[in-house]
Amino acid sequence: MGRDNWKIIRDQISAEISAGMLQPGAQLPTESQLCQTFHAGRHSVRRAVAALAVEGKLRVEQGRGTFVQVAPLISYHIGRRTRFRQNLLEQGISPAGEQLADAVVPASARVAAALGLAEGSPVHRLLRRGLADGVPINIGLSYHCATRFPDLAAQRMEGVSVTDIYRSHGITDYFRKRTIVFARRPDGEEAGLLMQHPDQPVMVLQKTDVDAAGQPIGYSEAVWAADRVQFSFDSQDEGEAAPESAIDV
Amino acid sequence: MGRDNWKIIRDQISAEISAGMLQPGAQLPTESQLCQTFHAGRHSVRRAVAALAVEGKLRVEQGRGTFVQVAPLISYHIGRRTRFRQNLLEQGISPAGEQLADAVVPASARVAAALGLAEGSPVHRLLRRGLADGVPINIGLSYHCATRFPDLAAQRMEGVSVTDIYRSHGITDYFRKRTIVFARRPDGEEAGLLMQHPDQPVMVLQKTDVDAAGQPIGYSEAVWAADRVQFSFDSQDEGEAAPESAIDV
DNA sequence: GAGTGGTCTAGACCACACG
DNA sequence: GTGTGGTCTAGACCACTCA
Repeated sequence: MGRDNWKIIRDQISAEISAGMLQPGAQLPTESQLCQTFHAGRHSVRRAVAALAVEGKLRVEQGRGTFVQVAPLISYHIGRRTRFRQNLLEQGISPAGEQLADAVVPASARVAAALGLAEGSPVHRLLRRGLADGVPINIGLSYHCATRFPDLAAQRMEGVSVTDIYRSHGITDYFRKRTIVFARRPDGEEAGLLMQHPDQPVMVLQKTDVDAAGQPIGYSEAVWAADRVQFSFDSQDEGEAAPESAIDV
Repeated sequence: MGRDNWKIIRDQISAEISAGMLQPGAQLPTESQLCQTFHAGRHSVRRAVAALAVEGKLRVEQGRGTFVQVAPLISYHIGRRTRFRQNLLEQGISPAGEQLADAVVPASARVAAALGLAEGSPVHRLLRRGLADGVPINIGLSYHCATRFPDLAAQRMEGVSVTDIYRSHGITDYFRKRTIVFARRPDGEEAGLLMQHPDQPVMVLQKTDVDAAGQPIGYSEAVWAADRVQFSFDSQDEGEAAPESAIDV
């Protein structure tokens, strides 16, 4: 066929999904069948399918087949009193979390710096996965001083919230100090846990929690499925000046 | 050769870049030569090169060759008094901006809503590109009421800052109201303007500027090269509660 | 074992850059 | 024109899933 044939195939399949001819969860024809349908080589068909898988419209499972992906979009607000559960409940989405792993490890240089501890100090490292309506949306690695919060891992495992654990240690209030955001491609494990295509980007959010005195008490890095969430940040109105450039954001 | 051959080729080239055997800006051997070097088919070589191009380590130019990419990383802080120029200067990076296009257009529903205007009202639409040390880092589309700021496009073209234009219209102070962040894959034009691989993700930042009375005066959407920048957001300390979950961010 | 997707080679032709 | 990367077909074999 002509050139850029795989783009034609991609757009055709994409259009059928948009038009509802291919319902979410439905299985696509096999590659052989698609080759015949589009009078194309397998290479072109596979390229088109791969592109749509990256966009999150298709999900390819080796040995089983290719399926139309269901992709919910969540709006996650970060500002005053940000809470995972509440954020999702407000959108009619059911939140859940599961602890995948926990260990006490010596603090790396970065973690030690974030928590204001000496490098090598024992810290809890918790790996958790967050779900929205049963669909994975983030993977979080969090770090807390193991001396200060000895039972944190066990309590979190039992479903005790971070806020309650803090409170039981005399911390009645705490703040998100700063959030760093960037995007990258996930590694294989991250893509697997998020059940997304390895070529679909993820957003990484790093933050430090501090107590009322400004002392760091927790640090976490979370990886979010970029096609399932968008973040909003409120800026304080008081005393802020705005950017001088229109390309500023 | 064996299976997953293309990953071996990818890792080998990646290692040579990390080890400095392939200097930034250097041209890679041609695909034919790489095929011989690795005793592989062209398909495997192309796949390895494509993967590295997506990671930003290589830059492929049709008809010219494949080159080792130089990728600077910028940290862009968003908070009080965020300014494009100052943000970059503080990191020893030279900022620049260029106006790619400007027009007065009827406000779309979304723009009208953001600016508090009636749909179809005339608004300036400015397309600008921001550069850091001569490397494109963002593309911004900004919208302002054309009735309120009749000469905005011309003034911006001459290098007058947004802050100064606001000031000449009696707006002495203004604020970033909210910033929405998400990541996606760029379209072809965006990838071209950012001089990045189409499979490399971009981050989209949407924001509205409001005056001291809370009235919207400007709206912009900017697309950033995700591998060249990371963002940080400060949360206000006053009266904020922190998330209840460790997977929270 | 049958069917699915995953990877690989071989070879052809096209589009673009540059002298 | 020559050399580069871009796309395509054809065919083979491997890995995974499931009956």
